[in-house]
Amino acid sequence: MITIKDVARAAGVSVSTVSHVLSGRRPISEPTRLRVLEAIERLGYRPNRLAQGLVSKSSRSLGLLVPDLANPFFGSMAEAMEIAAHDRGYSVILCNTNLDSRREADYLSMLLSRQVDGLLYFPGTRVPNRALLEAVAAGVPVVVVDERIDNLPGVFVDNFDGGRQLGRLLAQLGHRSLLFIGGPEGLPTVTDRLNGLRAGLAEGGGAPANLLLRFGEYRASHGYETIHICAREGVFAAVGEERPTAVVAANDMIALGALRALRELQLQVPRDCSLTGFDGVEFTAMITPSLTTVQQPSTRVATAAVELLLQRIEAGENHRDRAGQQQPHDDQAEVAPVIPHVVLPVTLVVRESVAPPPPQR
Amino acid sequence: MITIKDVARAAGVSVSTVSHVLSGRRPISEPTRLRVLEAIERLGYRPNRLAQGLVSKSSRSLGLLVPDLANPFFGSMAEAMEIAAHDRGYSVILCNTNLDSRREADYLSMLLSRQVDGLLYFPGTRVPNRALLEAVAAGVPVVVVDERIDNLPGVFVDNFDGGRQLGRLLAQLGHRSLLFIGGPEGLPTVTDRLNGLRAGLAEGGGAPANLLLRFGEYRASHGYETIHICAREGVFAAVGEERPTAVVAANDMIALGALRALRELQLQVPRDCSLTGFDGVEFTAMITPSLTTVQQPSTRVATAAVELLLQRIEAGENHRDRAGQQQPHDDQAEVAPVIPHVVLPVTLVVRESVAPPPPQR
DNA sequence: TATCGAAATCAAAACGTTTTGATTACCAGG
DNA sequence: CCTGGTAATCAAAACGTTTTGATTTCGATA
Repeated sequence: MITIKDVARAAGVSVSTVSHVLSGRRPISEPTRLRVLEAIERLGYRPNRLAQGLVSKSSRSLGLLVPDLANPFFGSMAEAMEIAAHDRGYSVILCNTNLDSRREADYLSMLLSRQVDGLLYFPGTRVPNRALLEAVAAGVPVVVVDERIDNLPGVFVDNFDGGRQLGRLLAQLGHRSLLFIGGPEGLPTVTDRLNGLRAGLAEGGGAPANLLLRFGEYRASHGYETIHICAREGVFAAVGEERPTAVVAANDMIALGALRALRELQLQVPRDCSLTGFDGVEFTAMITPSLTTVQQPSTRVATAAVELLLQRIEAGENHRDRAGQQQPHDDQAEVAPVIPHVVLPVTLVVRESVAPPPPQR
Repeated sequence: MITIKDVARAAGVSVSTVSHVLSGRRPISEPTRLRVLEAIERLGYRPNRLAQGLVSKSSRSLGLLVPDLANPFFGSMAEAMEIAAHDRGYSVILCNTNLDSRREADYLSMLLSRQVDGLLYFPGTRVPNRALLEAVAAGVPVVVVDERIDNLPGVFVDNFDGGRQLGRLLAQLGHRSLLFIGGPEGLPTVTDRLNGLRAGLAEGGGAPANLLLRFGEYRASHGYETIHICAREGVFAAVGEERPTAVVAANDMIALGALRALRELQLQVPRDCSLTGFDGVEFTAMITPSLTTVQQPSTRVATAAVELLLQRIEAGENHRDRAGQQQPHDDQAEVAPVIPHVVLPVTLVVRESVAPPPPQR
């Protein structure tokens, strides 16, 4: 391996001179500079970031904790975040939590060992993980993505509004009886979307709607099985107000599975039953029938999350400089630290999968 | 930050003793060991992997270069690889090449700076990137995934066989005129699948088939646009032998786009036109009609790739130990280094999207 | 009781950087 | 001709580990 020492020797200067050429922190005479640059080029020198990190106390890397990369929603989010981070000179360490909080704890410990400068965290599992809170307490900047967690900074979309737009649409079409297939019960995204849905239904239609609730994982299989289970329970055999005329899935994957199951039950979407998703991943435009869904600006969410995280990281670095001065205690500025929550707007995308309910039999 | 020095002080021993307790490389008396362990626990000590990497000359991390995480095929591959790597104690640095070879070069240089122990590389773009070959030349172990590159170790599936199975199936159903919508022209996966398709068609049917070829990106939009372009060119208006009765897409995303476009043209799949994909990602089972495709054992591919890479990394480490001894030159063992290519089998999954061709008008 | 070896521990060097106080060389001003 | 200041460079310390040769302690053997 070619080190800075080799370059220094080749250029006939000291190690610190080479470093200064590279960083530009001290003036270097032009001839020396050129000699050093030439040596670097000739030897193919590449600074060792481990060593740099050791002295600078920053690895210039971020930990990305994501529950399920096979889900294209997380895939495109991860992609956009990595790109944003790379643009700002940071690398991303990928961690697949798979909804397992033991794994999460494991990864967190590893990431701290690796001196990551910050964490991009997709919950996916219920509420804040213990290990995550410890990391936060230890002073590692964290930005929570996609979910809202009250006392942690986060970037997410207006899930309530998305739900509300869906509710209004369905109510206006005349739907009075719906099946809501949620993700994990209690997750903010799920709850917000559901509450929004309720609000939208109330706004859009006269009579209060009949709303059947199911919860489970954010996966196609959950949508698929839920429909079949409901069918076995006679939900779709009911008549009148009881029978759901629309299925609202808490995300696109669930909707995809539900669509399949509905078809297996000989229920045509949207003729016999409307269907909606949430997230607006690419395939929703491609399937048949194309899916009515709420589109997230995923790239904007991703870049906003990275921006917010880097902002906090840089703020933290300044803060750390002052850390030595034993409590400045500026009485004036004794404000509670404000936890930023960036909320981005969503867009309702109306496609083939919704229609007025079938005439009552 | 708590360092090993703090632990040593707290336990009343030297730094090296703490290190030995942690690594177990030298015997430590039981009472001392316990005292050290207790101090570690009490202080919440966490070894700094940057420092460890600096002395051990290994970061215990792998670079993962992937073209497009929004594609669920790459998403699940990336997920499986990261998990396999994590299980073996390695972290994964995520790099989104986006089919851009300048980006690739950029990432490669960053990864080398970060002292990654090896690279997991999905080409996606044409043939070996210059920067990649330099990295290989510099001695970084690389495993190419998904594509076959002749003189680099790789893990991929039997694309030819997959194509052949599709060809046989379609020929046996009676298809004589097909449209093949490929990925990037010249990519081994594309070529192998196409050649297999030809072989399968020859085996399965009597008369030689009419085969129309199109190439482009591995994306839904490419499938979608190709169908529409073909339609404008009158391809689907033709009669008799000319008109394709089946569309063979080089992967599932292309098939998804093609399906959409066919439907927009009022061509029903499979009644008017059969359709097949390749890869076997989850959604192929869920869409309507469900897609006939060739299933890759993605998890096996992913873990095999990680295994192979780690194997090479460890071999390289042994090799490096001997590197000092100026050319052992053991005449006996003067064999050309064998480039391993792990080829895994695929499975044809026949679903609703294929049927015999419609009766000729 | 002197000697040896093994077990346990320590001290110091090394890994590749950045940072910073010290040194040198040079030139302008008095 | 001395003084002072500045520009350019160097040397050494520091970052947090691991590794290894040296030292100490101790019990067993001669």
